[in-house]
Amino acid sequence: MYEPKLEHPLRCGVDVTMKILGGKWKVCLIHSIRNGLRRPSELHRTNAYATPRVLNQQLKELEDHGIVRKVIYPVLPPKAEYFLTPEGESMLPIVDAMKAWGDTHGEEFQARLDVLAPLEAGA
Amino acid sequence: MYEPKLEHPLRCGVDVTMKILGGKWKVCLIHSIRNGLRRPSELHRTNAYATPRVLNQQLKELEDHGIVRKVIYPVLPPKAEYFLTPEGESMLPIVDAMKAWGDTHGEEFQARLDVLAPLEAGA
DNA sequence: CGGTATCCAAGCGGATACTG
DNA sequence: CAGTATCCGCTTGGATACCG
Repeated sequence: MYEPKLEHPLRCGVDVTMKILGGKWKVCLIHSIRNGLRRPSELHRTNAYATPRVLNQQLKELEDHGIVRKVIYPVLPPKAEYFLTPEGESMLPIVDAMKAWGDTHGEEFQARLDVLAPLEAGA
Repeated sequence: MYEPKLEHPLRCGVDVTMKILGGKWKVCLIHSIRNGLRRPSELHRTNAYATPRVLNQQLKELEDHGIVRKVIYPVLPPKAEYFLTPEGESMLPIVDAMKAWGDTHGEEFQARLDVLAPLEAGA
């Protein structure tokens, strides 16, 4: 049995938020849902770089964490939709701030990465 | 050579931000530095659940990404300090929003986790 | 005090194939 | 269309010991 020396309780508020948003696609998913993309196929189309399985996984976690609500319609062909819960909507300021920052600083950051990458490769 | 089928370009601004803040301790570190804790030993003391090595790692990445600046003083015993760059300071609204959200919703979220955990264990 | 090297466990996320 | 099962690699980050 593995017993970590360093437990990591959710003490600082930051940890709580990161625990929820930490997945690779979670902020993207919240952002997509907020923009009216509710069905799994739509979410997959806008996040085409992730496999359906992974998106489904992360949506499940968001659901478990109370951030999104899933509605399954018992029809054929199957249909499902995701909605933000009030909790989820209360996270939108964070998501918006993250998107705004990235949109503003993205190119500059990319340039910095381009400088860094060769250094690692050449080392 | 590993060649992923799904590349993950930094297209949506959100990805850029998560690339920078995605590490387990990065937001905590930025927050700590902003509160005037600059020396490695101080940062380690406030983030006692992480090993010095890991903190150092993440600080290095933050430095490479242009978020913090490191000043090494050539004295004995060794001394170093971290400061936020202007880029780093421009992220503070995000960090603050994350902290505020976690502080507000932390208990409720913890309660939700406590309900979830037994379900997994019992299954 | 600050930093590094080595080793390694675990979790996350991706590939693929399949069912209702 | 939506979801699940299985498999597996990579990355992350934690343990420990050691050097300047």
